[in-house]
Amino acid sequence: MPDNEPMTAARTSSPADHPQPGLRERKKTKTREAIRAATYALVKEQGYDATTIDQIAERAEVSPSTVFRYFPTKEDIVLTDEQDPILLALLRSRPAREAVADTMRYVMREGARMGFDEDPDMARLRTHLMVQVPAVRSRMMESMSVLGRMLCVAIGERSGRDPDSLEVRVYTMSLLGGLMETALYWGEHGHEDDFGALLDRTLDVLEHGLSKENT
Amino acid sequence: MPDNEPMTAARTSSPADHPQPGLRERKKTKTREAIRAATYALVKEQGYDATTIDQIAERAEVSPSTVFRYFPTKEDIVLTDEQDPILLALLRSRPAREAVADTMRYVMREGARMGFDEDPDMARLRTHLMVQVPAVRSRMMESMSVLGRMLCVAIGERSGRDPDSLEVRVYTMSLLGGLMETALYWGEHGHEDDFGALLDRTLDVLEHGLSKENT
DNA sequence: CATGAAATGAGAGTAGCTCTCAAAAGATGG
DNA sequence: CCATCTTTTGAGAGCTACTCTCATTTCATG
Repeated sequence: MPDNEPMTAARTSSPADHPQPGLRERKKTKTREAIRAATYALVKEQGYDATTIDQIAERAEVSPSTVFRYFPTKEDIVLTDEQDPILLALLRSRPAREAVADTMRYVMREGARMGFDEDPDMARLRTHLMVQVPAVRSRMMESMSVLGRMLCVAIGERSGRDPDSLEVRVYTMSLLGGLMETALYWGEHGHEDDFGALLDRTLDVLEHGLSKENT
Repeated sequence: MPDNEPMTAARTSSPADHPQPGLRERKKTKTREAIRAATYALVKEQGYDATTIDQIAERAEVSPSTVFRYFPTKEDIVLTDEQDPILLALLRSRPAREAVADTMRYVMREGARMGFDEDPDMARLRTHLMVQVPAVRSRMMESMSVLGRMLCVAIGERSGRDPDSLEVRVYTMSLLGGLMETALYWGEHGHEDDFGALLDRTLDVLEHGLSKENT
């Protein structure tokens, strides 16, 4: 088993956050990224459906079992990228008395921008797959509703309502439903629009309904 | 290559609606219902995941192949029930100059009432499975977004906008997202609330945001 | 009743995903 | 450096949803 990556012996006295990962942790990270990279490449070459777990395992130089140890489903390899905590952090970074709608506008725009800046190719691939592959879209919606549950808590706090009330839940999920559709729209139109601008139009519709300017 | 709906030469001089079905058609309907009934019973006995296609086939007295000929996926056995055309018909039954929000309120309430009256047990089982089984929920969301595409056309007509515009699509999907959440809420709370009342509260939130009354 | 068309059953095959178990590799203490 | 304990891995068997093919049965029709 050749170790091709130079071992960065980060042995500088580490600040509490990174308690000196240890070889095991570092290898896990590498494996995870190898699987993702392999999937990314194969999907670009052959398409999503034509890419099997066995192929991914082979290219990532791990066993198929290992792939499933790192990702619960095939869709997750493409989608997972702990964005939920980031969004929550953004949300909590806003003053509590700000109007909920304004907060969401900021959070969504900023979250999207961060996600895109970090890896534009990946962001495009994801929305592309969301458009093309039903299974990926479904998985995305599922993880969206998980995010929704967390948003409910935050929004409940801010609006002084029960996070489990129908009102908060409906508000949250309709928001996320609209955002989902925005992402799909962006993907369907070849990522030509400025996503931030789309988000603004989306939030206008969510706030004011279909009243003002039109198509 | 037998595709979706086999065109059976309904050649009896027939009044367009019920052309005297013919034995073949009657058998097909019976098989379809047998499969659904078997699934319904088995799921109630054992739960959704524990119920396999083979069991369903056995109880319905057909071969497993036949089950897949009638339903594309296991989830569809539980979910499918051409409600889309009904909703569309309801929608078109409303005067074109009615406010979109009012139209939707009527359509959704009436659609839900019809679906529930027709088979209350089935309606409850469905929402219950939506809550419990991720795969069913996913499938439901998919069919919801198909409905969304159709609603976009209708809403586009009514609001004088391009049905493919971001605005119409976002409006439609956020509406459906809210409705979806309402159904989940209803199911999670043991179907104790009056669904129509929940729908009203949902549409209030969708129209006015989180502003007025609270939990 | 003979002929054509459609529905069915049987069976093989694929792929995602789970589970188990033994081998390999990192961590740890002497 | 070695022994031991723990975590990670690989190999492989197994399950199930789902697809495809082909021969057989069943209905429709002249």
